[in-house]
Amino acid sequence: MSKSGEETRTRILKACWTLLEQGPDAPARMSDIARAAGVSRQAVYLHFPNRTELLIATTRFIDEASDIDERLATSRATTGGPARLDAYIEAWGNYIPVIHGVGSALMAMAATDEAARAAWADRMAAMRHGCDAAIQAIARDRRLRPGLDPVRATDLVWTLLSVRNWEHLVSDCGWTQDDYVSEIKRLARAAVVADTD
Amino acid sequence: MSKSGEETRTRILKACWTLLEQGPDAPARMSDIARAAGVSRQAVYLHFPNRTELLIATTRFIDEASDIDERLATSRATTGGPARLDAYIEAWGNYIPVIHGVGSALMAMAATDEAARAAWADRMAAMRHGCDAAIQAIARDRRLRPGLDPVRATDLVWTLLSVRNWEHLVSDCGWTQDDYVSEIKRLARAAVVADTD
DNA sequence: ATTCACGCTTGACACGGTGTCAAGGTAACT
DNA sequence: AGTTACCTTGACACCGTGTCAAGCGTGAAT
Repeated sequence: MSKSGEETRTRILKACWTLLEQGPDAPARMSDIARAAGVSRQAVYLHFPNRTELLIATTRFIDEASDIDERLATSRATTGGPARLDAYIEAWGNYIPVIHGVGSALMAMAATDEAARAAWADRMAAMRHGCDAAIQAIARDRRLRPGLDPVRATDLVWTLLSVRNWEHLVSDCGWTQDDYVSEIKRLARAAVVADTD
Repeated sequence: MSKSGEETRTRILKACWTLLEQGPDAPARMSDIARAAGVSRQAVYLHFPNRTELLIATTRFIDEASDIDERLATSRATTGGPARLDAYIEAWGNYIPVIHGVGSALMAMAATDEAARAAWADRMAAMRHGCDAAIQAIARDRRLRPGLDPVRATDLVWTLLSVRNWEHLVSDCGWTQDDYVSEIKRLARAAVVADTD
């Protein structure tokens, strides 16, 4: 792909990103995305085989543009189980608003499209690994709530940190991002960390 | 509507219900529903103006068939804030699997269809009232976690009890229904009830 | 200067799913 | 026999996705 080809590709990705960030009010059909990128509808299909792959490519584009790895590195570096859980919630919880637009679109496609389902499941599995690492750290510190299976603890934190819950609290209930993060931290601690604080 | 007309209508509603209960594998297009009901596709449109209205009617049909009011009456009758919260979680949490099929379909439509969005929002608002009543009862007992705004407490319980969370824990994580109910009870208590147990 | 390849545009089309329309059939009631 | 209510059949429009073929402009190689 030549320089101009690469340029067009990123213009499409940016257009897709900004369009999906507008929320569900702004339609993001292939023609809308093409128009927003200042390109013909067919040009989009020259770069991406279908809508699902465009959305998946957009998530990768956002990942790179937002330095998700760096964000998560902080939480990995944190020592001490409960503190590490906090750090992970902060890192992921503050990333949700960034990928929320594409995430919603991808989840909507997942209902009918196998590739979209797989792509989103993959991302969520990666997120789950982060939860699991935090739970392991807590277990090593012997701070896991007595009688709580580590797998189940991971399930719980994973669920609390879901994009849907963020949507529910921030979009539907009108919470601020900061309120969301701090309340989820508290809730996650209450869910999996032993009482003796 | 004559007797035979009413019969056909309920046959369509039952077909829609059972088809949606199969999950996302079984497609539930208008033609599928018609076939399952042993009726022509157009007959469906003679009873329901569009797919959204059919889904909404199906939720009402399920409500009546499942005596949701009776289920919730038990929780309303329970005295003592925390116990009432438990009872509500049990009532609603055990109702989720029943309406889950239609609920999913309706949520999927909500992405594009205003009427579907409104209908689902309405149901969720009703569910929220139940959460709020439990929180009020807890507040009356002076068992609300110190410093916790009652509205925010309702937001939290409402979020915990979302259909999406049920899906996540039961379908994705493989929890049993009983595990789901008891763990959510514990989590809700940890979220909003004062520690002094 | 001509040729060639590349990236893009234009305009057409197929397909699947929703919703609409018109005409006709059938059983029951009168 | 005639009317009415309910249903069927088959056609069609619309919208969004994805495909196809032909053509255009530009820059680089020869």
